[in-house]
Amino acid sequence: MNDKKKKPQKLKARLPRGFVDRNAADIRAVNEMTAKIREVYERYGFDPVETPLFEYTDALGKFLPDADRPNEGVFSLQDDDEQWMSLRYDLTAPLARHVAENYNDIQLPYRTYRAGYVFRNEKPGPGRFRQFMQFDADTVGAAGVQADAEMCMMMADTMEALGIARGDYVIRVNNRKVLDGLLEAIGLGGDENALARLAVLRALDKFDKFGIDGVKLLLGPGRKDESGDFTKGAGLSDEKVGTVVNNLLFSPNESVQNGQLVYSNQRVLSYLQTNSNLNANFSQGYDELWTMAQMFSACGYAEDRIRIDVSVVRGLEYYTGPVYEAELTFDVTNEKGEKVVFGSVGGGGRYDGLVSRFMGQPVPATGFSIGVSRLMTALKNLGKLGQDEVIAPVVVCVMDRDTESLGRYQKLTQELRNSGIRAEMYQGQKKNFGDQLKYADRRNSPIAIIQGGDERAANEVQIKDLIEGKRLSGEITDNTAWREARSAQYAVAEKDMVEKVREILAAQADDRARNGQD
RNA sequence: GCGGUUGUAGCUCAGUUGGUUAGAGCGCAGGAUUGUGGAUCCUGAGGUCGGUGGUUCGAGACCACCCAACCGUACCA
Repeated sequence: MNDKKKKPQKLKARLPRGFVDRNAADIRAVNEMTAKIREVYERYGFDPVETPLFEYTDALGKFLPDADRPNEGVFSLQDDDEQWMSLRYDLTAPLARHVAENYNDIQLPYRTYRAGYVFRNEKPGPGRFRQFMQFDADTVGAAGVQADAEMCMMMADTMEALGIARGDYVIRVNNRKVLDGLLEAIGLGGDENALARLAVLRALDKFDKFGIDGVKLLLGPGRKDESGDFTKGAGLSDEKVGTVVNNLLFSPNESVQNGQLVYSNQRVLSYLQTNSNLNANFSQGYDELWTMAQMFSACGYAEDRIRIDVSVVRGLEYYTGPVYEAELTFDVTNEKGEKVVFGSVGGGGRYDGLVSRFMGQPVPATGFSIGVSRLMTALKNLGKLGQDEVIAPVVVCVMDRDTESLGRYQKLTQELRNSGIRAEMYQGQKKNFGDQLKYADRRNSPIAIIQGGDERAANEVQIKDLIEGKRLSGEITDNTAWREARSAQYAVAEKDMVEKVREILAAQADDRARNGQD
């Protein structure tokens, strides 16, 4: 008993929660996606910029670490000079800092994009991590809503470039001034009601999750969830709850076209117009939405792509004007076979106050962010990723280990590589030839190259089609027969090796294409 | 943060009212087979039973506290 305890304790291999390792397939999928997104942004005339993972904490915004909980929300640490630094939690705040710091060298309007990991120190959940990738585009120094309209159209184009069919996504657009105006109208204007406004916006944001009844409860007295936990509501009177719900969630948004009820931006806008004399905020928000809608329709972006939708809330603090988000509209089945509504995969809006925090002058800006990691999960389930999987390398087996032979195997490998074929010489410790084939098999290698003494004497190589061989193995149960059959194996002259390998790879590719269609 | 559920081998899980040396399947390693992957057979390695303390002659099991994971909820700039 005591002897056991004296064993050295093994270090437990573990990852901090909320973080994940990414395998080859994930990385290739991300690369594929970011390449497609980048292409769209470039075409719109945006240029890349990169900022570091760390910023001084005060540059990031409201989360100044206090002595008690320095890492609330963000990961923070103190530099040698005791200044607080934090890992960035989005790509917008660092951009604002970058623009302010380089204001004299930057030509406004500054149209820029960047991709990168961001970090949030909060509880992870399914599909939510503490490190994830965003891909942003922003226009800094453009005050007009045409800049916002362009962002919406670029988001739509990006969705389609990623292979999401029209109708499987929608860009929804609202304006914070409309929301603020309405809240002002029910007596929630002014600084003293900031907390109440926040509670209302949060409640509205839960529409997707809890439906209309849940939102009503959250606007009013509060809501009890299935675990018995109680969430305090915004405490609005029934009448005010009705006003909010009717104007934002139940406002008319459909009209008849060719005998069918379809979503209509005009219908939304004309309803808003009836209230547009509510207050200055509201009517300005209405005007901006109207202008944007004109641009969408002028450019041919109809309601199947971009919708004016006053139920969009989006972000809670720094947005000042138009807000927009990209939403997937199809059902996704997750690994557990459950249907999941994916919802928002990206969004943004106008943040006129963010850069000017650093400056003595106003600097308007608008931009959006795509949640790459999240979108990748959805695209995987949609079968839009990993279609053309990378083929594993051809494995050149090592039969003899003398220096001269090793040189020959390496040369065969180089010949394949020089012809553009992925190839590797077996580098493992196993001396058994069988183990080398086992390695190639598990590596999903398509072909093994074999040259022992006999082949070398004849200037030949054996080329084994591992895919075909695997298929044939199903028909053989006797091991001796299986070994002697040397199935799917061809002896060719060394000089013809590359050509024969190409031929087999092409045949395998044809096979995959055929099976893929079934 | 709040509420619930669960912690036994790399993975999935058994383990009786508290009773001897904690098991199985899969996976992994070696061998049958040092020139042929699969199948089959043989052998083996691998455990702080989440942690600490307690009750008991005796705890994987019972009690207390702690930790972690999962689900819901809150927060999410």
